[in-house]
Amino acid sequence: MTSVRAHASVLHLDLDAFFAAVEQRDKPSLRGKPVVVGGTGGRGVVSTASYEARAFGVRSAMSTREARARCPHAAYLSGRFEAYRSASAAVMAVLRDCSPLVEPLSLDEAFVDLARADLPDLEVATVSALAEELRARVHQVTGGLTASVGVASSKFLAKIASDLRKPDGLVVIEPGTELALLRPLHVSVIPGVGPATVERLKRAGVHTVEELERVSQEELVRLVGKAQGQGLFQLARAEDDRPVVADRETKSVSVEGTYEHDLTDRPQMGAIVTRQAGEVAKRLRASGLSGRTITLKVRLYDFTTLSRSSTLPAPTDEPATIARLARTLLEDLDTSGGVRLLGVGVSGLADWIQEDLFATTEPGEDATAEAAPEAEPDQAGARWRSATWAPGMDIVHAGHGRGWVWGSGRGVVTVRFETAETPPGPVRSFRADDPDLERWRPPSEEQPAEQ
DNA sequence: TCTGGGGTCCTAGGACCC
DNA sequence: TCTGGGGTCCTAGGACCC
Repeated sequence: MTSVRAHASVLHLDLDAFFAAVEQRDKPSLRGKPVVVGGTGGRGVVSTASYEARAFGVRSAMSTREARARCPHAAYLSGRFEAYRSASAAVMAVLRDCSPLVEPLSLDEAFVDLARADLPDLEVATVSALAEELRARVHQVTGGLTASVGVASSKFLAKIASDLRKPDGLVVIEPGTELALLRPLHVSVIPGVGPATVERLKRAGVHTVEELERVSQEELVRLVGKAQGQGLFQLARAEDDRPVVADRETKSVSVEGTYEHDLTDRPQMGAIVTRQAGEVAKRLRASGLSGRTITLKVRLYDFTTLSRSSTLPAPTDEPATIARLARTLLEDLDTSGGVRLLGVGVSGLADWIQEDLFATTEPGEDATAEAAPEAEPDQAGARWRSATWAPGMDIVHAGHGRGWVWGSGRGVVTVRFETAETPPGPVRSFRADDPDLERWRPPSEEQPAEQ
């Protein structure tokens, strides 16, 4: 049985019209005027509209074409992400100064667990004062940006609360009053309930949370699927015990682009995919990541969106490997008629990085092979180095020492050799059924060594 | 000339394994 | 003589979020 906390100890902070507000801060002539940040080309969409632009009906995700029709005199800007990242970092630092448990959701949004803050108690008056102080500090460190804050007994309600008095507002939901507040609201206030779900619920006669609460769990699962149905059943009752989680791990890295005119030239598409693969690889390396699954995304002229993926036996961050695979996936697609979007992504990420495969080639082996060959299922002997050490890993033995199993699963076992006398050696990966690996099984009484 | 870019999570079917 | 059943991995697509 899930429930909520006894106190309003989850805080949600949302910066108001963030990108547009940063632009207005940095360019005083834009203050008080409609500002639209987003794609400025013929196929662009609005990322953020200032409140002045919203007054003309400009909204996020609207095509820039339509925004220009509604508000021709607005300033249309393509965005300066370095400035946004920097302002965001300052805000997150303020939040982390308040509690060690901060979960950023995006550049402009985060949850803070106030149960981990240094507070005498978690009474409404206490958390309200803290929230106002946070809002003031955010205003100060960002040079004048405003934030809306919600505080409640769960993530769900804190997020709803921060939306209630936008912009520049604070709402603290007193424990015990959650359902009364929730019941009259439209179901679309529930995070995860978008247009498709609203439509399905509408067909079932459900518009408000109160009406949602009257639907059985079985019926909800039938309407919207298992996971979402069970989730909605609980949220309709204000039941939500999801914890605030700091440092969520990246699951995928991708680069995509929509082109002003549909692409029809296959060599040109190949060149674009190659460049995108390079950008993905660069970002993987910058984060110390590598991944096994390469995905190509193609949006056709008619907006039909296709994806094709392929999974390697071992992770890579090699631009040539990612590019070759992505181009191969592209070859199998019919792109006659034109392509409006191309994208390359890598998922199935591991926190270890592929070394140059032949950098430590054994004597007698061919070290002149071209760099970054495509990974093969029998890639025993590939060298790996690890970005992080995870304790509790099995010890394995090898002829020249012992090591730890760094990663295993998906048919590949990764081993790092290390002895008492030598510094950590290279990390090697083997197929899980490699007989060489089998003879390195640890004696059962062996205890994990010190790091 | 409707409809971005970067993500997360879920579903469903098939392969494969025990 | 009609056909296990569960678990994991992979692929493709879709909903959703900011």
